[in-house]
Amino acid sequence: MTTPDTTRYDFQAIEEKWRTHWLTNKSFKVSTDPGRKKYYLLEMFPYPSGRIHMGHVRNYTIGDVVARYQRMRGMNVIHPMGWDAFGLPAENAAIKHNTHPAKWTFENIDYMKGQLQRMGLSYDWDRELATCTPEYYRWEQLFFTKMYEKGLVYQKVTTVNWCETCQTVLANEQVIDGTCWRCDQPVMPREMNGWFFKITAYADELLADCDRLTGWPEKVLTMQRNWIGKSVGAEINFPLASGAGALTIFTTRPDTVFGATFMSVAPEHPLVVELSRGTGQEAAVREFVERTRQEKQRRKPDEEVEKEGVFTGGYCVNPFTGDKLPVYAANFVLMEYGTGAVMAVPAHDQRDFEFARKYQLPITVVVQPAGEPLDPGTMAAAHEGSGTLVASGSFTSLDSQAAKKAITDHAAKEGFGQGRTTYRLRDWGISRQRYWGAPIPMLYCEQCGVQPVPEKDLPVTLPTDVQFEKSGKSPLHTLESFYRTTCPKCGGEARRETDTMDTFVESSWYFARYACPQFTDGPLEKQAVDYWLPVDQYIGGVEHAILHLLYSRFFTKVLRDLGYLTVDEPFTNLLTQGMVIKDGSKMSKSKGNVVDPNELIDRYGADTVRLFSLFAAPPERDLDWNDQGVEGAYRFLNRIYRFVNDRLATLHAAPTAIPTELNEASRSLHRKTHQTIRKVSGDLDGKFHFNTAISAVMELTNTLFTLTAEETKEAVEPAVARAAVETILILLSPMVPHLTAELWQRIGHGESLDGLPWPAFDPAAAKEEELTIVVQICGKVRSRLAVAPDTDEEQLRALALADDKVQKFMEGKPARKVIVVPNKLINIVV
RNA sequence: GCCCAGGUGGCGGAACUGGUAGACGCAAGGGACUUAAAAUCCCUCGAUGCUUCGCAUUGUGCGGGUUCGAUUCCCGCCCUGGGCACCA
Repeated sequence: MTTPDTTRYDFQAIEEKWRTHWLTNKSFKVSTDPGRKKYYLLEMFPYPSGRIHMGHVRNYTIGDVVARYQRMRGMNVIHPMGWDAFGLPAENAAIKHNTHPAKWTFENIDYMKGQLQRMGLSYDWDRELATCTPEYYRWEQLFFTKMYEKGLVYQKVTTVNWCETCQTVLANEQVIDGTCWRCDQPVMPREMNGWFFKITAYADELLADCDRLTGWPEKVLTMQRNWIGKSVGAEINFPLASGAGALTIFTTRPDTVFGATFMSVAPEHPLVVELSRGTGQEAAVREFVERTRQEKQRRKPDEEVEKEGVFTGGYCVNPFTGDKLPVYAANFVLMEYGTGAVMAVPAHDQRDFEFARKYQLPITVVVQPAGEPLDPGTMAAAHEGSGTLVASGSFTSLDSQAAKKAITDHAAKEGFGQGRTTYRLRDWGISRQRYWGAPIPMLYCEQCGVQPVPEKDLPVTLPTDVQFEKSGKSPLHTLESFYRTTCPKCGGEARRETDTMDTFVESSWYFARYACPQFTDGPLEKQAVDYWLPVDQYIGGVEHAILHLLYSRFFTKVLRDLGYLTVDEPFTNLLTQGMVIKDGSKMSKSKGNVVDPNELIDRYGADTVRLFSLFAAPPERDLDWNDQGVEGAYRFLNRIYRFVNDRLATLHAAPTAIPTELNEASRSLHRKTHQTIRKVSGDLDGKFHFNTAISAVMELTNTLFTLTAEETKEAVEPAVARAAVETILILLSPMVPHLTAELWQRIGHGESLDGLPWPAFDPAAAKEEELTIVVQICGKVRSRLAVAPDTDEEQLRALALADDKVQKFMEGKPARKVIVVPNKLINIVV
């Protein structure tokens, strides 16, 4: 594997030389420079799990090409890298191997940093940060207390998602199909006290600004819009038939209120028990509530459940009609959404329709679509569309759109309702019952209640002298030296919060800290963040479509409102790259199809690995890893190496100026050179078509080989050959940085390839001398003509009609119509 | 069920705003070099047919349509991947 092979280039020596060169010269260090145009390129930072995997290789290679390309385009490129260093795996590893999470984490960072450097990635390492250091999380704690002051952080006891395996709570976004995003184990509901970020306060803005994110994939925006789930409607109070109080419902269809024939409430609804009292339904209701609660726990994530309910024994009154409506507890009504109660309009809601049929409840049509009148007795399904109102009192004959507003206004005027918008989005629960995270900077005083830790006392440092339990229970909960403290207000005894923050909090603002990672006077240095933000291009996996990307958008808006940032959105353009798969499925240890980047780099070098991961598939698609394909990429680089290295003297001696008079072979190569610059520039400029860009360079290389082969009759002008070689090196340099830098130097350049500007192409040189025009007869290709570019239509028509093959296929029939597309084709219809 | 992507040779993938389908690479086959192998270089490579050095027919998931011309646009369907799924 590592045996010296004289027929292959020595990538090991070359890559080490340039890696060292870039690191010792800090070639990619940047600073704030208002005189220059900035470009912020960011890839999602990794969790230091131990080693780099192929997904990282792909992600960071793509990013590096863009960074290097933009640098060559003259931009002041910030390209930082750091570590998402808090998280459960560190804690679990620590428990298992009897070490400390910090030790484990920093060792992993060390190793992985070495791996990234081996790949030749052009980071400004001076901006490196690790989120588990107090220098980082102290600012996060400051944000927390500032948000608390603004009412954007609050505490509540609620039903949360508990992961038994991870021994902690998860936010809604972190529950995927009913299972934990991290360990795939089922999540259980549990009543708990916890801290919440009021992301719902930004729901409207987060939704509205989706329209401004034109540089994001539509797919991701759709997912975010769905997740936020805005519904505009009304809240209406239905007074209880007996006793005081009312049942408040939320509906998006106030226009159907006259068609309500019963009410449905969630089994957990606080009024359920009260309604049944003294009606003889108590036992039935109790039994139903208990049974649905248990079923809910047992239920599989995507299981379809039959609609079921029980009459509570109570009634309420429709404020519009005065009708007495029975109240049912129903298993499909969610306590967490809206008000936990709905008015049931079976004629116009499919769920209510099914429920009504099952329990023989009346169906009243109040929205009539154009055409056949609806018959409640024979309807097969609810009519959920719009129409004209019928049997709706004074609102009859309005169309449903107008009726929505009229009915809502009426309810508001009469004082039993109002317009309301609800969201599917829930507040972000950030309390984690584990150790390896940023401590929540709050404390509890018997006298003064809940208190934020004052700014002067920050950071609340995570203690390191801790013992871990096998159970995974956080040692902080029982560490007296940590939780015992004094109240900043009264000086009395107080207890610290022992939960830590969700690690998604750290990744919600790291991109801003990169602008000023060493700044100590505050979290963000105004001048630096104002210059560098927003991120111009963000690159990462689509699995964060909601999670990290939504949280980051929220945090950006919060930090803006706290006065730290001036931007509304963190990431202007987003590229979501596909997975790296092997043999048709995701790489996994159990499948035994894992490819280790280290082995690949040992065997072929970083340049080859980079080249193949760019060449094998377009970035947003899944990449099927193929060992033979890697060989192909390696062969290509060897071909270039050999060509240049075998002709060093000639290339060295070649003049740089292209002579004005060139023979055919030289013109041909010169033309191909400029066509390639045109093609590659087009493919890289905001498009990320790395695979076709590489193809184009391969074509140029093939042309160069063919035209300079010994047996050719015409010698290529040395200046032209040299220009072709240099073009190949320059165009390839963002993708294959080590080898191109080396060869550039060997052909006699003093200055480094890194600082070189991207080449411009000469349109005149790129222009073809001769074009092939296809001649079709009735749409079928029958002949080809070689003509000069821009030959006019008349001439093309004449040439085509005079062509031997064309004459043959026309069989003497007259041309009915001749379509001429200049520089492309001629189609003759007979 | 609903909403997005996507379906092109043996494989990964090209094809600009409708204009030569299959660039580039991989695999395969044949040849050159070599004592031999590796490496390298050259040639062939969608399918079918024929009177086989060339030509014809056919071909981009399936069925229609628009057009002089459709992988590309429109309608209907099938399959694969992803997301959402009682959200009132």
